[in-house]
Amino acid sequence: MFELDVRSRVPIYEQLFEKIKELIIKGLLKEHEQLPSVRALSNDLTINPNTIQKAYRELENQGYIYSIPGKGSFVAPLKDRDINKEKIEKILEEVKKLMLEGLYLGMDREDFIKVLEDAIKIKEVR
Amino acid sequence: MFELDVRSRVPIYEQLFEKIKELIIKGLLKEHEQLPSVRALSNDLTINPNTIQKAYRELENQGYIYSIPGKGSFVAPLKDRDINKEKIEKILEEVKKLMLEGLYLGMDREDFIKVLEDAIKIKEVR
DNA sequence: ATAACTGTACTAAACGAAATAATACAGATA
DNA sequence: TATCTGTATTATTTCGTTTAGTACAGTTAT
Repeated sequence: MFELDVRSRVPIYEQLFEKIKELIIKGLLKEHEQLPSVRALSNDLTINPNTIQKAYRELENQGYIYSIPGKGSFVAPLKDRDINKEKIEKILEEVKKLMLEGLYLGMDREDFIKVLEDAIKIKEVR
Repeated sequence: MFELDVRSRVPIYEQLFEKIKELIIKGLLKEHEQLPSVRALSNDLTINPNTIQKAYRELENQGYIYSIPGKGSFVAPLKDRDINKEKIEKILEEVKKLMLEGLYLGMDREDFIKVLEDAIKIKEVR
């Protein structure tokens, strides 16, 4: 279900966090849809349960999923999520930094417009 | 000269690498301009010389600076730099991911257009 | 020439985050 | 009742980061 690089500099739990977050953002995981259990995913990925749980805990902390002991973990509805200015500010800052680097490397306005349209299109679909 | 967070999850040498790269990209450090020496920066930042050197080595590996033993380290001219497709692909991918996340959090097309214009403006100035 | 600067290299040790391993407890479910 | 679920805790291992200490060679100014 997920492709993780255990040799990466990026911690496994963080890779998993990002992958799941991405699926939720892209709408490939619907609201209230159940995620694989900690142990099931641990078996699938051959990764320690604690590591899986750490990713899930982080997803829950940031409002992407909710967990019910005894039942499972589920995708949180959007309205429950912590949408704050700081998060958006961070995204804007990061995008700007990447754009500067891209422009520096020879990319132009149109290149970024294209990606933007692309992202918008992906969002529309879901 | 630089503000680094020694408690950050991001390694110091990487923070330093990013800061200097940013100054070069923004044109605040001109071509062939001399960087602070490894030892001077080590004193300023109260950080081990080896850590500074690691950042400089990485900057040199990626073509942002060049070093002359006995003389110092200098900003590399743009044409000498390693501008490859992979780097641009990575930027595009990362920007797209951030845009998707932003759109998901309620941002819209115009928000990103603004950042783009902003980045272009910064580039023009240099 | 000499002192003080530059980059670079190397080894050893300390530190800390990440990951694993092994249990355990409580709630839900078939 | 057996088996699933999330959650918690402790100990241990592993590995990248950082520090410390030392050294060598080239450059520069006094």
